[in-house]
Amino acid sequence: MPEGPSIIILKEQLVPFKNKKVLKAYGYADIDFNLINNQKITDFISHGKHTFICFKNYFLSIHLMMFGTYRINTRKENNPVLSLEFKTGEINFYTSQVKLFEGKPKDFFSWETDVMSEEWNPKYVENIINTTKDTKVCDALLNQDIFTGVGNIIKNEALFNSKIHPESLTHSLPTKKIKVLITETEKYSLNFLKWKKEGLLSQKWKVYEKKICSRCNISLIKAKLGKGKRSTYFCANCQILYK
DNA sequence: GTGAATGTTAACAG
DNA sequence: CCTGTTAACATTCA
Repeated sequence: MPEGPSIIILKEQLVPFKNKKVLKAYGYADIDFNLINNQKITDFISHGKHTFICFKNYFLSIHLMMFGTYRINTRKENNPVLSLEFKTGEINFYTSQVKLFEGKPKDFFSWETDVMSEEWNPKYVENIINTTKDTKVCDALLNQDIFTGVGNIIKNEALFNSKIHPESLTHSLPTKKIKVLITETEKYSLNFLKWKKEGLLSQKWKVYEKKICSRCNISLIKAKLGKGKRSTYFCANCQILYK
């Protein structure tokens, strides 16, 4: 269940554990739990689809991948990949990718490409897109080095709202259209967060998992497009192909 | 039972 | 060596 905005919600739920000491850390993650035990959490930081749990000298990176889940102060039947027990409660992650880094997140990552970050820099992203070649827009959107945190739902909805065909080539898009794409991606990501919190996310979809175009009333196309062959929904009539 | 799903990367083939 | 494709990981639901 990940995509940048969902990870923001996760981070907000973790906040009560900030400055709390981990009494016991365990799970099937391939990390040295001794480095975490009895350490105080200094911060929780989101970076696209990653959540960083920070300690003084180390930080954990959690990625929910496609099927990851978590529970706060409750448990699931399955074995957790990472469980952190505190005096005041517990955090449990399941089927996620967990890594341990030495140092600070800032030493490894930057936030200019992260739509959900305060450091989000649309101009910077525009410059990156201008350097791409032989790249389909649907792939550019899922490229975490260009749009950190954007996933398949945001991709489909942002393309529909931008009226751009997913197989358009980035270097064929007029500058104006690139700006529209970036703005619409930002706008939809913020709405994703808002609607998910309100429980309205799936009702608000205009193309994702839809059959009919809400603008033209014709049938939408569903195809596995791009490098990752991800499900892509689009209207062949109102989403223009730039090639 | 089958296939697909908000994801990514290692391994493999050519 | 580079590039594109496939497999792998692991879960839940229709």
